[in-house]
Amino acid sequence: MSSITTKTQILDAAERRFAQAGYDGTSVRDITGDAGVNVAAINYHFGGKEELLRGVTDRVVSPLNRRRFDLLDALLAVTPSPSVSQLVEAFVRPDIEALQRLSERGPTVARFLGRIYAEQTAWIREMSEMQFAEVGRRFGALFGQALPGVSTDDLGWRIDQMVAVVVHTFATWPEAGMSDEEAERVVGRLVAFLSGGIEADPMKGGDAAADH
Amino acid sequence: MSSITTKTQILDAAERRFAQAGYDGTSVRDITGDAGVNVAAINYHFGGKEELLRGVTDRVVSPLNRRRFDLLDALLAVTPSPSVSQLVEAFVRPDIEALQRLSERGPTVARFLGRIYAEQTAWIREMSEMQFAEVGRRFGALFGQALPGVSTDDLGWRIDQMVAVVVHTFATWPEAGMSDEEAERVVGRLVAFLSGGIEADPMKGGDAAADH
DNA sequence: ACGGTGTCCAAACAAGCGTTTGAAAGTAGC
DNA sequence: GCTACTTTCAAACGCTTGTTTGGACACCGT
Repeated sequence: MSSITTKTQILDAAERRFAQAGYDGTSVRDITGDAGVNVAAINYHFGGKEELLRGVTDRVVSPLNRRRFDLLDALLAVTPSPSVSQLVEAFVRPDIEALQRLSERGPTVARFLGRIYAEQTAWIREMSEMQFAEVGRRFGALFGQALPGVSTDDLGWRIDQMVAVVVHTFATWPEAGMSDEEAERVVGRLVAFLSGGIEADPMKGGDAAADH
Repeated sequence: MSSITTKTQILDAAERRFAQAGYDGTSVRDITGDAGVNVAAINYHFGGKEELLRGVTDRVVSPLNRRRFDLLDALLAVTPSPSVSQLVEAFVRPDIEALQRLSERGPTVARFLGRIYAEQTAWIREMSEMQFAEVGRRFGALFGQALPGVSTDDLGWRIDQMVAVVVHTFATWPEAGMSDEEAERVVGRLVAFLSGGIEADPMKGGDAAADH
């Protein structure tokens, strides 16, 4: 068997298993068993289980981020000062679209992403934060521009919650693929909910807290 | 050593370890080592690692839920039809208050809750969903009453996101305890963001999605 | 003083983990 | 057809996991 197909077979099996059971919940023997290769193959081709996770993550996240930046650039070319809901949509849509385009692999990828970003182990967190750093920076700046009334602190916190909601959406993605209409409804729901939360009046919560 | 102190010492150590490293990331030897007891003590007193997690969860969640219902009843006695932000606050505040009242144990409890509710393992999910079922039902009904313009489907989805945000808040709770003012600011932030999201116009996202 | 009961503990258990080994099989280039 | 290199494989390695074992110790009611 040529090395290249062995490698991608391992990546495929690992992606599926990690999506289903997480990193700790998946053994290298689970993966090599599914892939139909020898246990040693993971260490030979990737160097270890940890590097395998990095490999799977890269393969999943890189095209997503590339697409996200493309859509953001396209949006900025049309409107130099996008609205909050436009920004939220530019943030959310690439992922949903990519998941749809992947058709039957989509649910797996979604759950994998949900797993990875929800992971708490130190080195995994560092990895996903590194993957997200540039995206966060660019969107943060644009949100700040669209919402001069919200402090930088509050805004950073809200963007953090936005990511958490998207991650949660991925983690609970239905196993069966969804139609384009369903996917569109998910985008709509996310945009409505997140826009409402992000551009909310910070004083509203402050008041509610004060009259306690 | 009397059985009761051994048991609570195990519970304390387990709570701390589970909060730091999660269920899978913690070994029974980590726990018994911290607690200064024999490895077999966990199986003797609880029956196993799994039952120990149930024990810790019960000890943490039960008083929280009791308090939540109390506050909700008190609110309903004053206003039979509470506003969205009042409901959100009644949902969020008991947790934050409890964490404050626990002082130095608070951060541990917060992270523990964040861990448990973010856990994906089947039986752990079932456990936490069971703990949350009644709370979700009561608040769901009241939110529906406050928001006749939002469909039951959309509303259920939004409440699900609210829980995700609160869980994320717990999971990223600072290690050091916070002052009452800081805690109050967290409540304010959560209420503002979540109220904005929950009472947002569902059409807003629908439009943004449509004109793509 | 005695059996009975609850608790504790060192040791061992079987099973699973990620990784390493050394040789066999396959694949190129010459 | 030989050499050099890559890839595959069964087997074993060392280690950690959760759990069990059987005896020791302490305390209690009689």
